[in-house]
Amino acid sequence: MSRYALRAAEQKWQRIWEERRLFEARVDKTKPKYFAMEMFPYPSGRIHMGHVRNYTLGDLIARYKRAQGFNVLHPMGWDAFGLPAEGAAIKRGIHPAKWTYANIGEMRAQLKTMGLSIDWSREIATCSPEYYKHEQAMFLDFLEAGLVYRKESWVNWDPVDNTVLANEQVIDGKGWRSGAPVERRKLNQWFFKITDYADDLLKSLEKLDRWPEKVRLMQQNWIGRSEGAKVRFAVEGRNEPLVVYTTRPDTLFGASFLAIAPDHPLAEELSRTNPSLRAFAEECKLLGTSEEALEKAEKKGFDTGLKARHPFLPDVLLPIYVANFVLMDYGTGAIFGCPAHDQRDLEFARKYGRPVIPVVLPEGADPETFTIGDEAYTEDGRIFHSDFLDGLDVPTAKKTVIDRLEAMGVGERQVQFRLRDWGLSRQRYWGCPIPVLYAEDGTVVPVPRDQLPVTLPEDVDFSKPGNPLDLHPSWKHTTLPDGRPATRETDTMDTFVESSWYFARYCSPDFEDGPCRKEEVDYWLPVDQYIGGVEHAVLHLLYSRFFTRAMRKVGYLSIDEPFQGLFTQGMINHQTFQDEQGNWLEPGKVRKNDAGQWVTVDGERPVKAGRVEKMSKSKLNTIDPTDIIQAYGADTARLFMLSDSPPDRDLEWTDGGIDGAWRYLNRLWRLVDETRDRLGEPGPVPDQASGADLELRRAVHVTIDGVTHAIERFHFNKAVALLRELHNTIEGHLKRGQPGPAVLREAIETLVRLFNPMIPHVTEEAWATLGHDRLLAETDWPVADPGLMGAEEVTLPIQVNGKRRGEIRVPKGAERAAVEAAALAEPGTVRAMEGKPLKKIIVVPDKIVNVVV
RNA sequence: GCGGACGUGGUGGAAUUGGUAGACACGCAGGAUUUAGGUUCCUGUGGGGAAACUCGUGAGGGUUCGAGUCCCUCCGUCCGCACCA
Repeated sequence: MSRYALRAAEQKWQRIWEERRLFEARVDKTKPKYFAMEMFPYPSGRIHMGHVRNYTLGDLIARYKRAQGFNVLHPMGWDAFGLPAEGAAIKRGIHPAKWTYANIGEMRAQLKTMGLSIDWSREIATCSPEYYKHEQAMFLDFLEAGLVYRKESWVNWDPVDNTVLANEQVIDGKGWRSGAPVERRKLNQWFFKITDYADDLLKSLEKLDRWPEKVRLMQQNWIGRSEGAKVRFAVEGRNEPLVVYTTRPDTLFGASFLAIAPDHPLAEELSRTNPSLRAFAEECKLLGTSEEALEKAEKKGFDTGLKARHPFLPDVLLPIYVANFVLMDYGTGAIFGCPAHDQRDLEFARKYGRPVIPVVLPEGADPETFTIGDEAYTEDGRIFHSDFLDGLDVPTAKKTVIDRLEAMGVGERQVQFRLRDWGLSRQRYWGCPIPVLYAEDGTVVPVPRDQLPVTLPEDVDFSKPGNPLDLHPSWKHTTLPDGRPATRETDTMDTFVESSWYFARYCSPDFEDGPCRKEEVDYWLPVDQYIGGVEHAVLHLLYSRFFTRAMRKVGYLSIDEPFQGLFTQGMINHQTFQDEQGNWLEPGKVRKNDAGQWVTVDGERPVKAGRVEKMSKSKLNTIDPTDIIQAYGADTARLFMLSDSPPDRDLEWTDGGIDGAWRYLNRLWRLVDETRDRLGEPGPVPDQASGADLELRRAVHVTIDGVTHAIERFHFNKAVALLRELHNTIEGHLKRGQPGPAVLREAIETLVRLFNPMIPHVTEEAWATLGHDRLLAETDWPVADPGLMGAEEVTLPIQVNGKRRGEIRVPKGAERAAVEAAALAEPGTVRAMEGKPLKKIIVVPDKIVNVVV
């Protein structure tokens, strides 16, 4: 008996697959294509368990589809720009490029030990000029197409590091690195005009029926379409009206004040001559934008002294406040307050003594006595106290009032989106340079195409705070095509830009004259199956959808959507441990003692076993995949990833689980090894099987069908369970008798073939052992014989009044009358009926019989 | 606050359209092999009961011959969004 020598075998097969260039893809119009893609990793230096899960899932799909005859594209690359590289430069004095490429080298080697069916010839790194030069060219294309613009906007500014921070880098109002309170500043920033596609991005979500409902919903909320109206209020003593946006024009008769944002142009104008208003506005800016701050913040306002005239009630003058809860970047930055039907307005009105006029009457309430307490009434009802709207329901009133506003010329219907344009400027070094120049008068001049790419200078100093590109002595100084002096844009692009189009670059990774070859993207795109973490549900996936539209507009792509199918995997969790002082402990530093208590390995000190949480370096509850692959091999790690937990749910890493997977691989190998001599030669299975052999054949074909369906539905844990069940069945047959060689061969080979996409190395080894010259990776997926899909006889449970009382065995598809007779004759049925008269008998063919008495 | 998902043995989880709840594993218990541990193999394993039976899918109600699955109410856990007018 030979023991399966796993490490050597894994390396051997990986080498053979690579030598035969098995996974290198090329356009072949005679075959159906399948583009399987996982989210590419950030080259941090080491792969983690999340990667192992992600790429195991993707590889299963890729190998399965290949076996089914698809021309599969399964590429890999590196999301290689980003802040950690600059962090390493600051901390350890390594140049970001050097650090990044070293990490890529290490991680590639680690990934290769997983035995993934990846076309490595298409590998891309987004930090390479070969990649980002096309991004710069596209930026210029978008600029020409009106999809990029520059404007002044508010940003989170870290005054110590002298840089803009993304919202997620602001923690409790302070910079994540410097700890300094973040300021709001106005800066000139570049924007992608994603809002041009707001409606399309929203509507097209419906067509993405192979996306998780959850992700579509998150995008829907993010885009945040609302229907309402713009209303122009005449302001006393001013020519310009104040324009407000509202989704509740039906409550216009309940208006008791107007409010504008602290940074509304009107507020800024008034501030110039009103120091106390200016002080109030400054205070609002300091408030910060964190959720917590907003939650606790009181509704505050400042009376401007201005009055606006109600459009329908010429005698009513509404005071105009500057209020801290009104946002400049949503709608028009101005609202009308209807305290009776909006909670914020109610709180504000109570504080400043504004009237609360209910205009929507709840069903069944008395109009004479209905009043508003501490809670605004935001539900449906009948309009009252509202002149021409009285008696209407809310939707009708909205329509009616907007029609009237439009007729009067003081307002119109307006669709509003929460989605804002995508600000792409980052004051950082390690990103794609934005290819524009500024003349001395500030005019924007695109970098001429023949001067692309604009590359990053290599001699940079990271010791000073701020943007290294801006601080560089010479880089930014250049000349315009006409020779006049100019400066370069020193901001680089948000790293989400690179990941917004890499799926297209995978189709033509070596193409020099553009981001992609049309014929290749037209063949491969869209991606048939995209797999990754749900944390990218909104930003990355929405940006990619925008880029697809933008690239289509400028002529690179013909598709509507980049990702036909999306699957979001769950996280990998692990138990956490802490010592008595509350310090986190690594899993390897604790064990269970004889009494079943957790103690430290050295010293037997007590350990507090904490919650099962996402693996994270801060809690020290990580397991390094390379250690696992070293000890158990890639197949074991892959099998563990696929067993037990459904792939979209969180997976708890346990030693027991990895052991179980390891033991099963050996068991599978033993089955092949111990039976190899009694299988006969490879060849077709004779049709005349009977008795136990026929039963085994049926089990095999039922399994083929079940596993195929389970894989199609991403129920990989179910597929593993079905295969282990088949394994148990085969061993049962071996124990009880001697299956015919051809039948046994069919059973074992099928088991091996169906397992191949999950555990490719051991199955490839088994396949060779079973006498095949052709690689299993090149062998077709088994097809179930419909004639062998079910048993000839079925066991029918007999229920009496819905309770199971016995069972009968009948031929499949037996006649109803015969089944009824057999069921009623069954002793258990007779006993349970206790001689009571039969009222009804329900027979579900081949499923169940229910006797009602 | 708004939106969504999920609650099944000691544990992870199965259960096409409403049709034998607990597949497949982990763990545990007993046994065989082994110097021992581990590995491997066999048997058992939702609760109660000696058994016939009976109870059982977060709680309560409903629809149905039949409900983990459908409907209503409630509780709990997790996730996303949030002064968005």
